Amino acid sequence: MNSKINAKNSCPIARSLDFLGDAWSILILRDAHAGLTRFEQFRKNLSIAPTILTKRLATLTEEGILEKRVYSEHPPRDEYVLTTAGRDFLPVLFMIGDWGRKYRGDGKLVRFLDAEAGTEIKPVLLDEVTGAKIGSRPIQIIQPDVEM
Amino acid sequence: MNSKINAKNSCPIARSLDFLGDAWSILILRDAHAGLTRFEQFRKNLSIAPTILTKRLATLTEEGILEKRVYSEHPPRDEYVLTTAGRDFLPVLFMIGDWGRKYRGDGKLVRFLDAEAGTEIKPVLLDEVTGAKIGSRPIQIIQPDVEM
DNA sequence: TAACATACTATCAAATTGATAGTGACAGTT
DNA sequence: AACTGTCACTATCAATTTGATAGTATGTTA
Repeated sequence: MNSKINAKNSCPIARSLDFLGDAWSILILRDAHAGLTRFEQFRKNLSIAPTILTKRLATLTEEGILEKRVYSEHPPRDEYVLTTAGRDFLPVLFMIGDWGRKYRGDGKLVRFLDAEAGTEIKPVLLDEVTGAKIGSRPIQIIQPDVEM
Repeated sequence: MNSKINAKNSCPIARSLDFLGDAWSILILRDAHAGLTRFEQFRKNLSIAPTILTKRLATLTEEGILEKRVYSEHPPRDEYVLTTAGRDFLPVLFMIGDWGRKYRGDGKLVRFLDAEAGTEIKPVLLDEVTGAKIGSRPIQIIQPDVEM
């Protein structure tokens, strides 16, 4: 899909897709949350072509999800760290992972534990207002103007 | 990214990306959750080329997220409805939307209300075990074997 | 001086995308 | 019977994107 095409859409999902609609970007964000920061770390871990990695890192940086930071002046070396927006992407990753565990979960999978409690994390998405699980009650969609 | 390449990855996020790593697929799922079922509905609402729509619907159907159903024998007409796996994708859409609302939320946006309570839905992702918000406590990642 | 490390860029074939036009099966209208 | 319309697509093909491979720039270490 043409990038930046969703930026003015009234749907918040569509707006996120300008960078999200790409598998590499999501995997880069996953790795960034796992602590990777450097070009070579991402490249090796993902087996991604450097041309593609360069482009994805640039987009994620422009979009304010990663931040380029110099970690060595001599030799000149940069790394990529998550911004607040990037860190706030974690719940999306968890939901994607949760879906994958349920419906693509054959074989051995990585597990995510609460480091303090030592228990496996079981994500549940609630509506803070009603306290109900999202999906358990009917939803009403309200358009800002008249168009869908 | 080459499709089906993540199917055997030990990461549940990577596994989901075989169909998720594409903006059109996510928008189709969004529309399916909003009640759209027919080829022409998706095509018009998304302004997507029919060639692409055909391919995306086929993939989502193969992946078990949508189901093709005949809704008219004469004339022969098919529609696409969400499977259980497709319906369970709703929390992912909500998290993506929530992120978009926070970080791409300039201007008028669609709103999602709890139809019974009439209140705007505020999604929160909790760990069911500890009750803590996901992202508020350190996470431990455990690999099934040795590889990352 | 040679090897190594890191973060890339250049090149280019192959695959994918997506715009446009058309098709097949039928229904309804004149 | 002949048109017009609807719907779910397929055919074609130019343009864009992907991604594999090789190379570069800037340094450090042996």
